[in-house]
Amino acid sequence: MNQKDGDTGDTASRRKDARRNKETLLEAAAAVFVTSGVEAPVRDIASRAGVGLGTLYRHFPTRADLIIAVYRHQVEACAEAGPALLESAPTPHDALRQWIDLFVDFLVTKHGLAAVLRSDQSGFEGLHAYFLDRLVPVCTQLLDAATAAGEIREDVTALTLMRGVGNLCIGAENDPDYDARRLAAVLVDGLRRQN
Amino acid sequence: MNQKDGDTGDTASRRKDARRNKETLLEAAAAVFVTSGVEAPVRDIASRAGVGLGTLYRHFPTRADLIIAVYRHQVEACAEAGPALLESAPTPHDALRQWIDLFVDFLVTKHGLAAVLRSDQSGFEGLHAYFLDRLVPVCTQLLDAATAAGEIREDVTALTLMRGVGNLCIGAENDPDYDARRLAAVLVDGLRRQN
DNA sequence: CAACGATACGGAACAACGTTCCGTTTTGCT
DNA sequence: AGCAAAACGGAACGTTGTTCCGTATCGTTG
Repeated sequence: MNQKDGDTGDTASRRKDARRNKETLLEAAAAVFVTSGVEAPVRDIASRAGVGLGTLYRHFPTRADLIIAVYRHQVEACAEAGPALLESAPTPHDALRQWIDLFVDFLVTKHGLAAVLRSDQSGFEGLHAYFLDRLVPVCTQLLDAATAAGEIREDVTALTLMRGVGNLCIGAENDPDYDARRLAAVLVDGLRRQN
Repeated sequence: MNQKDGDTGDTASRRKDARRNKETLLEAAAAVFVTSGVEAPVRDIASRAGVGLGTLYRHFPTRADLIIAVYRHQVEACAEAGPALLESAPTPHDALRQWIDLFVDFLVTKHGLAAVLRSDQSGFEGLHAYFLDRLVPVCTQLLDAATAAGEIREDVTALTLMRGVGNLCIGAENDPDYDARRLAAVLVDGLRRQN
């Protein structure tokens, strides 16, 4: 954490109304995301925060920026959990398994987030890039460790795995018959070198 | 096949202009889907077919109906391949593996189809339902056979597997670094009972 | 073959969305 | 207090899917 509580990053404005509005917007967005999902209309967020659309767009130039800001802390936490698990888990593959579990849990509990992470959807390239930039290196580290231990096949890249797991989580919030967590577990299990 | 070539199903109109327009629309849609993807604007399809929007919507009341009509033959072929593979393949799990390959190939080569198959997106429930109705029973049959042979774990339902594989294919058309086929193979491999 | 009712056609119009723009208001410094 | 810079609000734009209805066409019947 940089400063005290109301830290909005290094782009904090000199004007207190601007700082307050940004904070209010973040809270409103988080609340709306919980109830209506990440794809909720931008207008809903602005009106929940009691500000105009212009204000929202000045603080968060694109929809993706707002989503990133809301979830930044949790993504960071997930990224930092990688190396920790590598030390605490019995084997690298187990660390990988637990880390993927963490990631899946995160996505599955954020209504619509996984759907919006897909690369092919326009307007969300920034979001996609942020997640990948932050998490692929961590995944690479886990994958490399498991490879070095001879536990897994070597033909799946970290990027492919991350995107695959993200994709598996799409639509997992609505339908209790679709078990994304189990599927992710099966996928990670399939990574293991068959003997 | 029911009749001869220009078969448009049992809902064929008595008027030849209507029949011709429906056929033209199907061709236009297929062409547009190839070049611009399945999510291409409806207007593009109507104008490519040289008809008005009203005409398009009368023949295909929802966007999903048009997509279903375009791909119906290929979905049927995939469904029918299931039982055939079960006879030709050395083991049920191998049949399952080959069948999933078929499905993945189909999805990956249809720009944007997998993305639109997701259940959570509104307006496409019909499409989602059609695919699931047609393919889940086939998948169930393959899964049951593999289970009976003791080859696979039993905690993954056909629906979960189908949706998972469909999800894995999202965005696979654009990015050569994301290998959906391999991921699907890993997933099916993970289904195998570890020994 | 002429007329007429049923059928289908075209595209303007609507609603919902993300995003942009600009006249107005507020802020903080001098 | 005054003033420039910064931020505000929301109308307006462009793009979607979809609906609606006045007009044109078709096939049948007399």
